[in-house]
Amino acid sequence: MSKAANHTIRQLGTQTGQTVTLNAWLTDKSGKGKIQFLKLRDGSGFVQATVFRGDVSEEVFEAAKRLTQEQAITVTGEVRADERAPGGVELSVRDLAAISENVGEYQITPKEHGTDFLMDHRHVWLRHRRPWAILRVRDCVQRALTEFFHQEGFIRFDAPFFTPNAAEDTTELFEIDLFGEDKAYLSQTGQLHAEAGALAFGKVYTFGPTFRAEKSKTRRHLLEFWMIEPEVAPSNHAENMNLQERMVSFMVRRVLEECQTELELLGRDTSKLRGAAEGHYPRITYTEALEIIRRHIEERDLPPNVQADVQPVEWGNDLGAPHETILGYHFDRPVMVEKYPVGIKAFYMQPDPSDPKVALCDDMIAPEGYGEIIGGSERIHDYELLKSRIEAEKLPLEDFDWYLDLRRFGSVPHAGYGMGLERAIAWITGIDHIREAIAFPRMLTRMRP
RNA sequence: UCGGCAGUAGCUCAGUGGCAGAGCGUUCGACUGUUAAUCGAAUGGUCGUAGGUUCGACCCCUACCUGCCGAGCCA
Repeated sequence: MSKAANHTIRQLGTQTGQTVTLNAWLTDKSGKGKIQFLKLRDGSGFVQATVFRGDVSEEVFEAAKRLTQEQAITVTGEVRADERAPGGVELSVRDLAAISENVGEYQITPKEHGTDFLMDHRHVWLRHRRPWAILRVRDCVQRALTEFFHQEGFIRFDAPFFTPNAAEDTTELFEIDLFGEDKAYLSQTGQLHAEAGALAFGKVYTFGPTFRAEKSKTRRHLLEFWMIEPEVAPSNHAENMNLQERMVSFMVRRVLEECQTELELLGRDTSKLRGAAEGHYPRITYTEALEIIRRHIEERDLPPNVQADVQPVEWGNDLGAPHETILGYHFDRPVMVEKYPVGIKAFYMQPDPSDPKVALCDDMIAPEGYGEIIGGSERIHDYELLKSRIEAEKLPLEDFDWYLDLRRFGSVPHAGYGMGLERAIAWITGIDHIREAIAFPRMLTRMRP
């Protein structure tokens, strides 16, 4: 048995000439007579190890030949720079021992597989390069976000997952049976509780899973997804958009700095993220957006994945996915669309005093067809107005009495927004489906593993 | 929920109203620089399910199941 592992693959680039010991798994192997090429991973990275017959004992060479995919091993060797090796460094093995024997045949062979097959084996697919890269970006994004809000003076303020009511519409809530006595729902947003937090702490954000019972089968939807929702009091619509831009550009810059290896492995064209990293996001009104969309349709200047029969949007209707795609391609960085008609937005959004037909709200639409990643607004702070909006939506007043308390006592203009984490990650990593942006996606057609 | 497409070997797929196919994987052997190696050998099947048409169905018809893509809705 080799000595105890004392290194990780990620560090090896700076350790040429040294002899190191790693715990690792075999991802692939190709033998060529008296030389065995072992492809290793240890979670921190990937490296190739070479085993020459003659450099090692006959027992070690035979052990190397017998290794199978995903076997766990301890390996000792010298780190060498070698331009023939993927990654620039490789390990010349001196000693090696298996620390597991595999039972049965590993499913994910080094050949092509469809996504559905891979998702059925997600629990082991996670070990492979692509999920490795995407989920490391996810980690980077999450750290960047919490760091950003800490710097900005926010506290993390976690909202409950069980709620008695809907923030918007009950049809998209998962119902929970409370011992047959009562009903609760899985939260689709932490916003209402975050508002209570903002009036207590000034600047808060919630960050956790949310649940939407939408029967959506698209590349942009999950039943369970993570959302980060800042809420600030006092604040307003303009400050809210400023905060969104600072947050998103900070997040993108951080990923570009920390995750070069991961983005390169994914084949991401990082020049397309440059604008997002810089800031200066265009801000257009809903009405201006309709005009841009109309012009693109008239001139038949449509992105490749938008169908030719797409229709312009009439004022008062919401944008559809193809329209968001058109807008996303029109700009080289995220675009903020503000002041949607009141009628298509949530009851708690503040109408624009200078034009009460529209709300002081905005959606941020990501480039390249990734669609809406943020929705936010200034909230109604006037007690009577909020109460009348709740009544107009026929929502149960008793469920919102606590929420109205926030307007009865010390109410101030305040604002916030929510960003869908997986959509943001899908955009940054350039993957074509949101399901790969979370370790274990939950969708209409997928509850396991 | 609606529309389109698909389901054949472990995987990715081809296939024809008349014997079930390929590549890859896997196993064994050869090979001192492989990157999805190469060469030789071995290994592979409830053709999604049920019914129907037919002398004969993987193929045609009907229903259902499952998945994928898109729409709506949303983050």
